[in-house]
Amino acid sequence: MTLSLRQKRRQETAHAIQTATLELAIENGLENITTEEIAAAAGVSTRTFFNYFTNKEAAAIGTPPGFHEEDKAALRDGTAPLTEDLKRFLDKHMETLAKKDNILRMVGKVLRSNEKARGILDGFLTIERDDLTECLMARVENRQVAAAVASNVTNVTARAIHLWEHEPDRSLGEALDTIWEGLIVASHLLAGSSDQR
Amino acid sequence: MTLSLRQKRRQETAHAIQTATLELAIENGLENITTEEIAAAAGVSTRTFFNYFTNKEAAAIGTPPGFHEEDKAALRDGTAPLTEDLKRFLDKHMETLAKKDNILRMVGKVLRSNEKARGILDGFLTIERDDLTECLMARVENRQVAAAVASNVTNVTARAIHLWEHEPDRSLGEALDTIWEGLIVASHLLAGSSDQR
DNA sequence: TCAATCCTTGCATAGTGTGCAAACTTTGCA
DNA sequence: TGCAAAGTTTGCACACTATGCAAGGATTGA
Repeated sequence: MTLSLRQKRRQETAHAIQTATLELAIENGLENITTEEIAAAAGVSTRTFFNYFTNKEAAAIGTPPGFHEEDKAALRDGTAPLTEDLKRFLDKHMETLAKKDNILRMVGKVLRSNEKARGILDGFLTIERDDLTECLMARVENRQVAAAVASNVTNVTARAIHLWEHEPDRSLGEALDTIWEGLIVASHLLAGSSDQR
Repeated sequence: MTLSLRQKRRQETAHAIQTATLELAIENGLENITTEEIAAAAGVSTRTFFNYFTNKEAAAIGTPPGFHEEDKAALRDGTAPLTEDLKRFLDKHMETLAKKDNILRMVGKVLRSNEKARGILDGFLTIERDDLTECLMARVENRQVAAAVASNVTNVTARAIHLWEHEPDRSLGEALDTIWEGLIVASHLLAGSSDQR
C-alpha cells in the first residue's frame, strides 16, 4: 500500500480538483461555474483539469468506491439464506459509503437534475451491478436470476441514499433498513405468496 | 386528435431530425458526426436543430412512449394478485415498444457506451418509475413498497430490451418472459421462502 | 385582411474537450 | 552519481457545442 511520489501527487491533485469542484458548485451551482474557474481554484491549468477528468460532472463525482473484495467473497461463499447474506453485504457497503458521507452529501446536492452527471453515475452503477451479478452466479440457478437480484441491490442502495439525503436526521444505515423492509414486502408480493410477512 | 398545420410540421421536423441522426450515427457512430451534419441531412439549420433537441443524444433518443393511461388504470384498479396484473401491464407496454422496434434497435446500437445518452435515458426511466410508483400506491401498503415494485418493473423492461438486442431471433415479448421468470425466482429468494417455485 | 403568434435562421459569443509539442519531474538502472 | 526512459504539466490551436438575440417569414383566428 506504499505509493510512489508520483502516485501520491496524482491522488492529491485529483482530490484537490474534486474538492474545488464541489465547493464552487455548492456555492454557485455546477451549471454556473466553468472548468477554467475550477482549475484555477484547484491550482492547476485548465489543460491539466482535463487530464484528470473529462468534464465538471465527472470531477464532482470523483471515483466512487466499488464493492470490497472481502464482502463479495463473503456473499459468494455464504451459507445463510441469500436474503440474510445480502442484507449483511448491503450493511457493509453502506458503512463504506458512510465513511465519505460528506462528499456523498455534496455530490447529491450538486448533481440533482444534471443529465450528464446521471449518465456518469449510471455508468458506475452498471459496473457495480455487473460485478455483483457475477458474484451471485454462485448462489442462484441462472444469470437472469442473478441479474434480477443484483438490480435490486443497486436500486436499494440508490433509494437508500436518496431517502437519507431528504431526511437529515436519519443515518445511512437506518435509511437502508427502511428501504430494505420495502423490498422484502415487495418481493413477497411479486413472488405471489398470500402471506405478506 | 386532429393536428393543426403547425403541430404537424413540428412533428415532421422532429421526426426528420431523429431519423437523420440515427441514420448518420449508424453509418459513422454518434461521436463522429456533428450537429451541423445532422441538421443539413434533416434539411434544417443548425440553430433549428437546437430548437428541437438540446444535443445529438437527445435527438437520437427522441421521445420514448410513456405508459398508456388505460394500462395504468387497469393496474391501479386491478383485482387479480399484483404479480398477474403487473405481468399484464408489462406485456402491454412491450407491445407498445414493439410498434417502434426499428427505432428501438437503432437507438440501442447507437447509444451503447455514450454517457450523455445514458443520462437522458435514465431521466426518462425515472419519470416512468415515479409515474408507476404513484399508480402502485393504490395497491400496496406504503411508498417504499411501491417504489421497490416500480423499480423492478423498469429494470425488467430495460433488461428485456437488452436481451432482445443481443438475441436477434427472439421477440420483445419472449425476451420479457425470460426476464420476468428470473424476477419471480429472485423474488422468492429475497422473500426468503424455502420453496422456490 | 390584419394583427398576434409561432418558427426559422444567421450572427455573435461563451464554453467544452482534444491533439500536439515543449519543458519539466520522477524513476530506476548502470 | 548520473542519465535515459517514462510520466506530467502547460500553452496553444482548433473543432465542436449550446444559447441569446433580433430580423424576417409563415400560420392562425377573428
